[in-house]
Amino acid sequence: MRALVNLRYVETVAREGSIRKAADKLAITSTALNRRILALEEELGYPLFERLPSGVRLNTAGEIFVDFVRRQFSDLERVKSQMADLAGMRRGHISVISSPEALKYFLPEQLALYREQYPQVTFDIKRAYGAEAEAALIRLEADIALTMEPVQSPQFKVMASAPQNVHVMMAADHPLAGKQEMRLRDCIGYPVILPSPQNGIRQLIDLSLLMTPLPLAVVGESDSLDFLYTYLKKEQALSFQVPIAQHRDAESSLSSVPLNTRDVKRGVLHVGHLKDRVLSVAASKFLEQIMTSLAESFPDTA
Amino acid sequence: MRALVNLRYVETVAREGSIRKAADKLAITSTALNRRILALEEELGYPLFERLPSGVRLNTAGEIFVDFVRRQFSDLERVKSQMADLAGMRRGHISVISSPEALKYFLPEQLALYREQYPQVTFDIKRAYGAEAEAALIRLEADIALTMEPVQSPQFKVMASAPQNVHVMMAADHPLAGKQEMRLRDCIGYPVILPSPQNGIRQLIDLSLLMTPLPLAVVGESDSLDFLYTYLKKEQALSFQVPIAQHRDAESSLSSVPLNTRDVKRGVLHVGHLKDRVLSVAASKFLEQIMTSLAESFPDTA
DNA sequence: GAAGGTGATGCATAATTTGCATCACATAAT
DNA sequence: ATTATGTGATGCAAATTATGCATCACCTTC
Repeated sequence: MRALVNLRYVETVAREGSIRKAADKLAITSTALNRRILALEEELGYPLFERLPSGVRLNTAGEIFVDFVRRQFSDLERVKSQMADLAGMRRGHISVISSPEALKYFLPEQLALYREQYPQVTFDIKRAYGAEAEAALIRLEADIALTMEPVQSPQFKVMASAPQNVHVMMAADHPLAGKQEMRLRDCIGYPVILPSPQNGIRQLIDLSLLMTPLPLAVVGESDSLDFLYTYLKKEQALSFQVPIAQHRDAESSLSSVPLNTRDVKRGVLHVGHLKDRVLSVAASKFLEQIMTSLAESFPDTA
Repeated sequence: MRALVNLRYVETVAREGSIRKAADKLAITSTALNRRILALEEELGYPLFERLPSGVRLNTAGEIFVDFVRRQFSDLERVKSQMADLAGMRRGHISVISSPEALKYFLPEQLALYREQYPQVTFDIKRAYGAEAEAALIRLEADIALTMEPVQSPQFKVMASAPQNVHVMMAADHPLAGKQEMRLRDCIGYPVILPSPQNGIRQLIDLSLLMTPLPLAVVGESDSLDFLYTYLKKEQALSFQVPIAQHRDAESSLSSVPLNTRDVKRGVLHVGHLKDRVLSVAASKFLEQIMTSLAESFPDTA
């Protein structure tokens, strides 16, 4: 890149330890290179190199400066790759950060659906909870975030919000299976497995228990839906989950019953991106598809 | 910096939205600027701007690129300050964005104090409210932010928080002057001037009035402390302010009485910088001084 | 003390950048 | 409709800047 050629020159000289050697490597004369270095030092107001009889060596200021230069080039690489990604929408890259609930079934399905249409688009799917996911958006580490409840950062632009009733999960042959609705107190007497504390659902349940304490027999907690779902089949235990994290097909050996919303507030799955940020074509098409799918699956989506 | 002049040009064009306007600002001809932009786009392989009849606008690639450029310049400032510091030259530049409360007396005093020690350091002081100030930090338009209450962005790293009781302001010869403490209802019957709605203090008062409505005789609102203070001397009116925005010297013709905190919650002045961002030497020294001064003036500071 | 390395510099030349004039186009006012 | 005014793009000559050669001054090694 021409605009940064001087910086590249400095970096090369620092690496080679000699202006003449660096000039060879850069295919210019040592004169030209020398003068560029001198001009840069002049401009900065500080020398960057110590002149030794055997060549040059960075001084402390130079160390700082070259460190800066290297970071810039690394950043530039990232930027160029981002621009390449969005040059053609059929060859883009989408980075999503999502809470675990949407990761299990929803996002894989959405991905597969999207890639039917745009097989050249690559994905990067990260997992994170609420504020963490928003922070990743702000750090530009993700294009799109799916997160359960509260939206904390004004930088997070919510494009769709799908309310999610909290369900009690259980094996299909559990005594409670098949009920139309449950109260939280109906869970008393059965072993209960909770999601991890960072989890949005867990926070809703904690909030509920804080208001009206109940003697739930909590036997453990887990962050893994896979573990949870398998465990429920082994022991006649209960857990909690939102619809988006549940199997669609009816022949599942798990059953779920919605909790009365007076007991546990509804969670909300928010989908959005960083405010003031124009998404790549690929990402914005994907976001559009997600919004459509959410609206179809969850009519309450706003 | 000459080596990065092209980047500066791009940034200016992006900000001005027009090549010709940017050229004016940069004191070069539009021809030259236009060609540099074209050359840069050619080199990158992607256009950065959309050409509109009314000027130019960044496209997606351009957004990414300009974001990169701004980061570059912010980093460069830090690097230059570090180099100046180790050269023993106390040079540097500090950019502060602050809510109006701290702008009137606190920051000018702090600046003067700082420049006694480091007269070579230059300043740039901007004014903005809460979320706006945080946004400026994130856009790298400021190093340090002082803002009244709520910290919204997880990107804003709070380094010190000084609680600020809301005071009622009045002329020194006002009947209420000299009281030890007031209730909000004591203001009934006097003309009241409120700060503007974006103002943190105003929001505390609005919150309070929302809970327990009072028939305050609001005759106007103003965003200007200068106007407010002068007006209070002309008419026997009341206004509200926090201590940091008040005169230190006793001979002021204005008086202030703290409100009972049961009526109006204490505001908090937060001082901090962008998370994950290394401050320049000059800025970090200034921040340190501010933190010390706050702790001295307001013992509750955390 | 000579040989081979280093960076710095004067000067003429080469390469690049700039500014003027002008074009093509779109919008807004008449 | 028509004009006036704004925009960015471009050909060409002038101005500016960077380059390369030759050479210097210096240091280390042989």
